[in-house]
This record gives sequence, structure tokens and C-alpha cells, in this order.
Amino acid sequence: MKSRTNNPEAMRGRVLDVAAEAFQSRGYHSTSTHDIVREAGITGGALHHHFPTKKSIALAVIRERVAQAVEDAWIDPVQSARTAAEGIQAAFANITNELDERGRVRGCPLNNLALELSAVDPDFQSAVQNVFDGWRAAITEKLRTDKSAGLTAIADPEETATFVVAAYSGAMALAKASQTSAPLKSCARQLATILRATGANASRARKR
Amino acid sequence: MKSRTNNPEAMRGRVLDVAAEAFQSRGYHSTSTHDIVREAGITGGALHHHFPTKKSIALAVIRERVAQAVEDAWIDPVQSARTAAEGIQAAFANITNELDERGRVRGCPLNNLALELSAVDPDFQSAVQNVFDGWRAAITEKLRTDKSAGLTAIADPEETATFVVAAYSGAMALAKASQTSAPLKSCARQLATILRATGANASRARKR
Amino acid sequence: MKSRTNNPEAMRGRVLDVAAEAFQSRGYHSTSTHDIVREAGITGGALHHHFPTKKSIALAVIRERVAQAVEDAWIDPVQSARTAAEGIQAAFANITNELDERGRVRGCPLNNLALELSAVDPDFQSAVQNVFDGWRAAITEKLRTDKSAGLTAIADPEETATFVVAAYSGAMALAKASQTSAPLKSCARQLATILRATGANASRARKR
Amino acid sequence: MKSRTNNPEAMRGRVLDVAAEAFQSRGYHSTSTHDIVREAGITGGALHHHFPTKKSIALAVIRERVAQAVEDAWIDPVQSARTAAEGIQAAFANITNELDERGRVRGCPLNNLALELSAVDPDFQSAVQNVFDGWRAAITEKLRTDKSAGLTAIADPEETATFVVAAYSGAMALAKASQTSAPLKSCARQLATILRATGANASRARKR
DNA sequence: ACATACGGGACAGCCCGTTACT
DNA sequence: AGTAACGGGCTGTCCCGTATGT
Repeated sequence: MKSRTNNPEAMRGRVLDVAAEAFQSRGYHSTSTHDIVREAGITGGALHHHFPTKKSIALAVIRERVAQAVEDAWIDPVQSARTAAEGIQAAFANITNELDERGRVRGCPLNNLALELSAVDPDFQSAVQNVFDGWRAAITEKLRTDKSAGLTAIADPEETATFVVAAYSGAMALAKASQTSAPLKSCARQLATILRATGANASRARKR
Repeated sequence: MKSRTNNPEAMRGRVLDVAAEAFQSRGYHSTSTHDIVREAGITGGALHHHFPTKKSIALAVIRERVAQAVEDAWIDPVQSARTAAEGIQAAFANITNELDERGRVRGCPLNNLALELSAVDPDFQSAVQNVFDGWRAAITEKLRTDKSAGLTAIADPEETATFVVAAYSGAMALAKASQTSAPLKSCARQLATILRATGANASRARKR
Repeated sequence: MKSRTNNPEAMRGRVLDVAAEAFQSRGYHSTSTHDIVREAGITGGALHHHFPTKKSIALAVIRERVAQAVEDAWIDPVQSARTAAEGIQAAFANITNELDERGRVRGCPLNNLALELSAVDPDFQSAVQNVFDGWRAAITEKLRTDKSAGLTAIADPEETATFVVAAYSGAMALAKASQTSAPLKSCARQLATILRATGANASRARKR
Repeated sequence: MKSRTNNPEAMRGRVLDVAAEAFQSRGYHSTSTHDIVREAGITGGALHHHFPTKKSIALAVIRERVAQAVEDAWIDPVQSARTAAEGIQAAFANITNELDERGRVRGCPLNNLALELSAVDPDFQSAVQNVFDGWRAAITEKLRTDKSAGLTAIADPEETATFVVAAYSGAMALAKASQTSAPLKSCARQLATILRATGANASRARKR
């Protein structure tokens, strides 16, 4: 008879950690519930107790782990930066650094799951969309309140935020496909130029 | 015994058509070989004769169908457009129109497979990368040879091309997640502004 | 939903019984896992729970059923017989009788699997060898401790034991090929003569 | 378009060579017709032209290759030897030498197929039995006509021949299971002693 | 709360044969 | 004589979910 440590919170957390990791590395469909059971060192029964279906695991991963990852990697840096442009650059820089250290590009956890699951099920779709919305909202807000030179002139902060998220998402997709951080670096530079240029234009416009 | 007419090309083509459609709509892992057999109206033996493994189907789909789709939707419009900016806008416009007519956003076939398969297998990864490379190369070339006002001043056409591809890819990911064409429209507008702005800057720079 | 009673041991045993029977009658490769599922009256899931692979079934059959059969048919009779020669004759006699009653010669379960699987996989090979070793060891031991007239003079009990096992195995192979018990009877007689002769020789030798 | 060399005899022979080799190494059921096609460098259609079914290949292998192998390894040496005992020892010696050089024990081609196929199909069974019968007949004949000292006294040459074949077959089975030539050497020694002893007994008997 | 046993049904891949075609 | 396309069906494995047991 094996010993057992009743600690539901810890077990739930371990499951989510393992599942988040597996979903990002191998994808949702390529990860079996048995993989999670094995890697988390638990039993099928325990998994079922906390998550009755595989779908419920994925939803929890999106809501509790992926959303957190987006917050850590994007929302916090952007909010705490001096300007929106700096926040965006910081986010890119941090992610690129991590990538170069790791050596392998697993892609953006949100985009990976978004592409794989959005078409599968409306529950997945809306869960994913919520995270995207929070992400865009944070950037939008920063763009709106950014009092740095000229950026106030940005016509549509929401659209710009969408654009930033899209550029990053696509850059990460290219990075994953090429297994290089180069596309991310390129896009970071392009975005930097654009945001500066926009500001410059705007300030120039105002000066006249 | 029924009569039979050998027509390997047609059968192969039908398999690829069905598989390309299924992989885009439901994804690679959510499509079973039996689905393909059923939808293509063939037998398991015939499928195995032409494609011994599911992976070989996906590789052929990427190389022969997805690459073609990218060519039709991006490379041809860009090459035949007057300017790079116009070509890019045309590509966005066509795709967005199709999306709005269809009502459902299935995502970019290349990005869907890229995100799902790049991490799975190096063969997939390089097949996907080849298509991305062709795509970027076409835009790069157009940017380089574009004699329209000021755009010759683009510092790094390759990087700009990467950025365009990334922005589109990410925009389509957002569109899929939100099941709306709005992100695509936003990003198209942003890109238009940027390319125009860049040109404006450049011409301004030259005037001085 | 039907009610269910968990009884893992019984289910495992039923699987092994069915598999042992099928492997002996039709061979390992000619028995499908579905055959086992059907004949044991279980489900695929249950089979997979107890035996994740077909190989694991065969290994269990060898270790838990074939080894037992060898013990019943050879080791026990030899050990409990008065002399080695008598034990060997008893084993032959019992097996031949069973054969004649059954009418059909399915061969020695150990040799059947040995010939079919030894070259396939080292795990099979060593599992089979273990049973052979136990078989030979029992005969060796009996020959060594046999105080009956003259047999103590057997130069190399181990080699003689090997010879007995080989003669039986080959005789059963001939019996299977001819679907007759005749080869077994012939070999039993030959072995009887030899063991007696050896004893006679030995005792004659000692008398001198 | 590939060139083609019409040479039915050669193709048939190549198929049988490849099949014989594969059947001995891996067994009948573990060898697919596609394996044969690939290893023989032919096409499925060509195989089907010469051998309409897999069974027909096996029957031809038994009748044309395995029978020949038994003739080369046993019948010829026994017939051309001075005495039966010497012929048997020569056969054992040759086979054991080959085994030691090869390093891997694949078993007796006849016994391998006999054990795997005798129970499957009566056609296989009788084909195998024919080869066994020829083998035993050759030894029987030699034992009968052997004018060497004492061996004429062998009571039942046919039974003795059966015994020799059985001992060899079983020894090879043990050799395959242990992947050692040791069992063959042991049994050869035992048989040598027996045949000599029998001769000695007989001549002793006659002397009195 | 957790563990083991089990249900059914799919999964990708492969099998042996046959038929159309050169 | 020989080639390539094709037909069905089956293989071992694995899947996710649930029920029973502690």
C-alpha cells in the first residue's frame, strides 16, 4: 500500500504545470491524459477527480496558466514601463533572451493553443479570446495614457494594440517555424521604428 | 467485382484536396486517416499506396497545396501589383472578403499547420519554413524593386517583409480566435499607414 | 450501464488461459489480440490495462503458464519418480496418452514459442531459456542423486539432461509434423534403452 | 520507364532465396510479402505472377530450398560417410562449425517452419513431413546397410533414425533458445557414445 | 481524496490479393 | 513477363471516460 498525501491544491497545481508545459511543447492533441498522469506522478483517478475531462484541463490551463504567462510576459512589463514603446520593447527583449538561452522555440503558449483549439470548440475559443482581450486591453490602455512625446497622437490606440499583438504573435510563429529568434528581433526593431516614427510625425505635426 | 479505372493522379489529387481542407478546418491531429478515406471516397489500401503514412500526406499538403495557396493569395498579387504596398493591401483585401463571405474563420492554412506541426517533427518544420521563405522572398523582392515614391528608402526590405508576414499571420490568428475579420482589417490599415509613412519619411528625407 | 465487479486476478488469469491455449494451438503471430479479447470475453480496454502490449501477454504466458506446464509434465514427475529413467518414462507416457486422447498434436508449448519467438526478441529468448534451464536442472539433479543401479556412473549428468530434453523436444516436433504420437513413443523407447544400457555398462564396469 | 530483364527462372530463384532466408531468420508470419518484394528487388505484380499466394511461396521454399538444405547438411554426408555414426557426427560437426562462425543461431530451417506451420494448414504439414521422411529414410538406410562393427545389431534402424533426427532437432531448438552451439555439441557427444555403445554391446553380444 | 479496474471505441499502419495496364 | 494501382479488411496500440474500491 502506498502512502498518500492529501493535498488537493498542490496536486491540482502540479497537473496544471505539467499540462501547460506539455500543451505548449507538444500541443493539446498530441498530449494524452496518460502523459499528464505519468509526468505529474499521479493516478488517473486523481486526475479525474480534479478535472473530469481533458477539455477541462485545457480550459484551466488557458485561464490559470496561459493568462498568467501573458500577464508576466506582456501586461506587467507594459504597465510598469515608462512608455508603451518601451514596454513593448522590454517584452520582446525578455522573451527573445529566454528563447536564446533555451535554444528551442516552442512558440507562444496562447497562440499555440489558440490556433489548435479555436476551431474545435466554442468554449476554447472564448477562453482564448479572453486572454487575447486582456492582452490587447493592457497595451491599448498604455498607449492611451502614454504621455511621452507625440504618442498621444496615435489615432486609434486599440487598433495599434491589436497590431502589436498580431505582429508579436506572427513573429513568434515565424520563430517557431524557423527555430530561430531572428523573426522576433526583426519585428521588434520594426515596431520600435514605427512607434518612434509615429511619435515623431505626431510631434512634428503639432509643432507646425 | 466492380470495374475499375486506374487514375493515380486524380486519386492523389483528391486525397490532397480533402486532406488540405480537413487539416485547415479541424487541424492535423483532429483529422483521422479514416476521415480522409471516407471524404475522398477511396479505400484504405489506395490511400496507403499513395501515402504510406499520415505524415507523408501532411508533407504533400504543405508542399503542394499550402504552398500553392500562399502563392495564389500572396505571391501572385504582390508580384503583379504596381507597388509593394498595393500588393499587400490587395492580399489583405481579398482574404478579408473571402472570410466575410464564408462567415467562419478557419485561419491561415500555413500558420495552422506551422503552429501545430513545427515542434512535432523536423521534416514538418523545414517543409513549413520553405513556404514561409518563399512568401517572404516574394515580398522582399517587391520591396526592393518597388520604384514608387520613397519606398526605395526602406532600410531593410527583408526585415520589412518578415514584419508584413508576421503581422498578417498574427492578425489571422487573432481573427481565428475572435471569429471576426476585424483584426485583419485593423492590421491592414496599420500596415498601409506604415508603408505610406515610411515612404513619406523617405521622400521627405530626400528632399532635404 | 451494466454493473461490474472488479476482479483483476480472475480477469488476468482468464486472459493468460486463453492466450496460452491460443498460442499453443495457432502460434503467437497467428493469434490476434482481438482473438484473445473475444475468447476471454473481455474488452480491449481491460486487456490493455493488464497487458499493455501483446509481447507482455506472451512473456506472462511463458513465465506463468508454460513454465507451470513444464513443471507439471516434467519436473514434478521426474522429481517424484524413484529413478531418473522412470521419471522420464513417466513424463513421456503421460504426454503420449494425453496426445492419443486428444487426437490432435499441438506440440510442446515451450518449444512452439521457443522456435517462433527466440529469434524475434531477446526478452522472449531469455524467458524461454529460463524455462528450459529449469527443466534441464531438474533432470540433471535427478540424474545426479539417482542411486539406482549403475546410473551414478553417468559421466556428465548435465549433458545427459540436455540430451533428454532435446530428444523429447525433437520428438514432439516430429509428432506435430506427422500428427502422430509415434515419434514420441519411438524416442521414449530409445531413451529407455540408453539409460538402461548406460546403467548396465556402468554396473558391468564396476563389477570388473 | 525502367528497363526490365525477362528472366523468369532467375526471378523465381531470387524470390525463393530471399523467402527462405527471411522465413528462417524471422519466421513465416513475421515476413510480409512486401518484405520479400523489397529484398528481392522485384515488384508485387511479379511476385504474384510466379507465386499467386504467400502460401505457395512457403510450399516452394519447403520443397525446393529446405529439402535441399536437409540434403546438403544431412543426407549427403550420411550417405557418403563410411559408417552411419561417422556420417551423423560429420553432419553435427559441419552445422556446429557454421553456427560458431555465424555467431547467431537461427535454428533448423525445417524445424522452424515445421513448428510454425504444421498446425496451420495440412498442405504445410504434409510438405514438411515429406522432408522429414526423406531425412529419416536416408539415416535408416545407412543404419541398415552399415557393416561397421556391431551396428548391424541395431534392433530397429527406423526408430533409431527417428531418434537421431529428434535429438538433432531438439538440440537445435535448445541452441536457438540459448543462442549457443553448446546443446548441439552435447547431443552430438551423447549420440556418439550411444552409437558406439550400441555397437560395442552388439559386438560383445555376438562374441559370446 | 485518491487509487485501481474497466468499457468501448478509435487510431495509424499494414496485410495479402487482385485487377487494370504496358 | 512484368508493373503499378487499388480493394478491403485486420493488426496492435492507445484513447478518454467512468465505475468500483478504499
